[in-house]
Amino acid sequence: MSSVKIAGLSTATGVTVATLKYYLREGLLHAGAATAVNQAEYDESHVRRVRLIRALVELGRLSLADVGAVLAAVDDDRLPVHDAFGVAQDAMVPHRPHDSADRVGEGAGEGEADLYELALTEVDRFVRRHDLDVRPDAAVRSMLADAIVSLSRFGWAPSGQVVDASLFDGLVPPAMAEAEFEIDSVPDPADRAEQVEYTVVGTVVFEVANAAVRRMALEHHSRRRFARTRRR
Amino acid sequence: MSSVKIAGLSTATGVTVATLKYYLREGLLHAGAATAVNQAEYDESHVRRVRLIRALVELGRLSLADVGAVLAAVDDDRLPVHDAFGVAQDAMVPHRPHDSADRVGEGAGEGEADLYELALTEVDRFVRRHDLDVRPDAAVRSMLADAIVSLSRFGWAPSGQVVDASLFDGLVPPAMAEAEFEIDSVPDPADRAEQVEYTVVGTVVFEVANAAVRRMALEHHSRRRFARTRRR
DNA sequence: GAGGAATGGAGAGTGAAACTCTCCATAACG
DNA sequence: CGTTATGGAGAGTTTCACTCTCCATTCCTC
Repeated sequence: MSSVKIAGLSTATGVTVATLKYYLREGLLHAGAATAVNQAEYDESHVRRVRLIRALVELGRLSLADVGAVLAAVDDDRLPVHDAFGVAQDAMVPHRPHDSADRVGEGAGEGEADLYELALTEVDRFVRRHDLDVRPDAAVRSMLADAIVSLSRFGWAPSGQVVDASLFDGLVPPAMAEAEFEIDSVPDPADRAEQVEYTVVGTVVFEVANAAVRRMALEHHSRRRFARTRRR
Repeated sequence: MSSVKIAGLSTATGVTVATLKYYLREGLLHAGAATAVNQAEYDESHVRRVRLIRALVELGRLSLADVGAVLAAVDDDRLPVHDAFGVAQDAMVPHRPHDSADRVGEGAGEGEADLYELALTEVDRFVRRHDLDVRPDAAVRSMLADAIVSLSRFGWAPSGQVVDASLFDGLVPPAMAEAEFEIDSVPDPADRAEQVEYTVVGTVVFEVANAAVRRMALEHHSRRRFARTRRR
């Protein structure tokens, strides 16, 4: 019943008409139901879609190209929910080139092996140790590997070595609990696209929430340790 | 002892000379010790700085402007460690305009109150409930509020309402434990700048690691719930 | 000690990304 | 029946993070 024209869609989503037209052109947003050569009606599905795009862009900081990839997975009806989720997840991992010519020389030293490769095997071991059901080619592995590489470079591990992934062991139980909660929140009788959308939004939003809470805790403990003059 | 010219700094960090010059111009990297009108020597401090910049940019996806703000806090010797950390934290929060003219009309309905404001008070309550020592004006509050707004818009709460922040209660204990660990990892006798650097790097890197582990757990549970054909 | 390579410094140019603007022929609304 | 809105498409804009080009030194090697 709630079908509006583009101006209505604009006010309903807070996105300008010009931008909506742009999304339409880019294929991120499906066309409305045409009622004339220059007239179309947009409905609830368009509002949902625009919100999904904005959540991905603003909260998840995805590029529109990546959003497009996520949406493609959401929209591909041949993909079962879990696989669509996997594809979407991969698209949501920030991609950075891994120049394996990344040999770092401390002082005059040279010839440090490829940190990234080491980190990847470290991730491998981590996944196996926790018996996680994660695809061997899942993009999220490289994400963890990147973190390990950065940490290693900053001296959290003996020079030339890679940080032991067991450093992250403590993250697993809460992550599992939370993931279970999130997945269980997905409405059951909903249609496929809606299920995928839910998990995708959940990934992004809970990630931000999680990060925010972590930072609050960090500030809390930072004060406890560093504040010379305790306030309050 | 290990002082090199710009080419050496380039190979030591994997960043091109052109980019290093650019960072120099932008004031992100302090000048080397001049030995002649067109000659300067770079040392360990420059390598560390470049790595910090790259970690913030690549892993933390900060803009160079934000990196500059973080570095300014790191470098401001008048700021005690904890305050520098606070400033750096604020600079690291992705900033998005909160158009309070964000009234959303479901169908023909109108006049939904400002979700963001509601979310902020929800965050307030959350912080108080957990007795977190977080500045009233800390940018991280808006981060959590944004997540709440997004979640609310996607129907995780009764329409027109805001998600209850108690949804995130479960995140606090693990976050506190992890934050404590992170803060305790900061080298004690180190100089101020190094301490701040450590916490800043830790924030970014552990955030990514955390997100990666969460996503792995999500994939794990997603398969358990949605996979029609279980593999392996 | 001659000549090619590297350096600091600074301005101009580049390419991607995400809009935003301008037209225009039609349609709707009052 | 005139103003306003619409779909469609091309062109223009802004921001960002480099990258390139010069140039007057200085270094480094043969």
